[in-house]
Amino acid sequence: MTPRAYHHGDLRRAVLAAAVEAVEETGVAALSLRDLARRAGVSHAAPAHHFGDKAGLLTALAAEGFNRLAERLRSAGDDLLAAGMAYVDFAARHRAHFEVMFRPELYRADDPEVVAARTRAGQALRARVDGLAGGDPDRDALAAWSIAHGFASLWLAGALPEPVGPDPAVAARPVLRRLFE
Amino acid sequence: MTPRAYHHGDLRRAVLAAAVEAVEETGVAALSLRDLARRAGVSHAAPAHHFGDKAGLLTALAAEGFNRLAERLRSAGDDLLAAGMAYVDFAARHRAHFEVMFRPELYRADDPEVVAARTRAGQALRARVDGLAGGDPDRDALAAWSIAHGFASLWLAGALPEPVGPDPAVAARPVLRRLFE
DNA sequence: TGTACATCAGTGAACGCGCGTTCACTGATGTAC
DNA sequence: TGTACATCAGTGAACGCGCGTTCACTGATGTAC
Repeated sequence: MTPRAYHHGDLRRAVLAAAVEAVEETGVAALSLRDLARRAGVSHAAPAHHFGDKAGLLTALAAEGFNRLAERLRSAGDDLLAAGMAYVDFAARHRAHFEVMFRPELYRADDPEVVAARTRAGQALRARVDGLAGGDPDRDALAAWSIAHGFASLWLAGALPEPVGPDPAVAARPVLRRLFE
Repeated sequence: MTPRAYHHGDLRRAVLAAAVEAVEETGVAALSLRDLARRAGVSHAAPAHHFGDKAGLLTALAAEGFNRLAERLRSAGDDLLAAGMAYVDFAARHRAHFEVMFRPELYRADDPEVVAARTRAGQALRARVDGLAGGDPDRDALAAWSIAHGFASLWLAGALPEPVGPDPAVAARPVLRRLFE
């Protein structure tokens, strides 16, 4: 192995990646900056030096999460059902991001980058609902968001009955259809 | 104030009440047995003496939560819409229980009392779905659970747009109706 | 191309703190006689 | 009704640990000349 450079070069990315790993292993409750430093192979004070404090780190993680979610929803096409499945798939594939994103008491939810990213994700959802015939778009968007979010949350919590299968997006399909048609 | 009795008399209840208070104030992540002891006015070692450890305490809290939820769903009557609103109302009124119930990694989810209580809540939901005409009861129950759970989670996370108003159960009504009819 | 210097990302030793756990103990309660 | 005793819920002092934070520092990098 090459010796560690004094200047890491991409400490930000390394710490964020370590945070994802740590949250997926032990949950956000057990997260400590010293542990992230150990995982990233830097001094214990480095994460705080870069992000300020734990909330600063989680703010960056939340913003990254909302941006990725917006991207996923956009690339799922115009179909609302596909967007719902993409939402569930995102939650399963990015458990750490998803968990942090919806615990705003852990980070600075009014951070401009977070607000912008969250707005982007909201618009992506909204664009798919506005195409539907009739109904109240506000109500429909909220219903679509709720059922996808609820299914994803229950799946992540291990609360669903066994027979739903290994792929939550596939399992979500008939459930989401119950709402979307 | 009367001096503290050496034998508390109802340490279990006092610690559980302190836990609800602490979780509502600072979240389950910041929960410590020493803090609960302080709130309950007992020695710092008393909670561990009674519950074994933090997971033991949260197991009791989760069981209590599922039992209360089952009770609420049952007393909401046969109407599925009313049950959905009762679910959202329960989450808002018992934030601490709700938060713990759906984080099974924090407690012993296979504890017999928890399993029994969770089953009771599941049956209460299921009984209201079976009355519906047509459809797949498994799918319908999952859809109903998902939309109510999702709405409640988003509301608790402060993720919903402002205009939904102060009472989440009332705000949930038109959203739930989107699914239920 | 070479030198001097400012900047600042990251270091590492030291600190005080709250935590969970241990363990010998105290004293309230219930039961046997 | 009174006494002796076993039980065990709860105590409190002590421990070691990992944490976040501080702060004087080191050395890589970029820029000016």
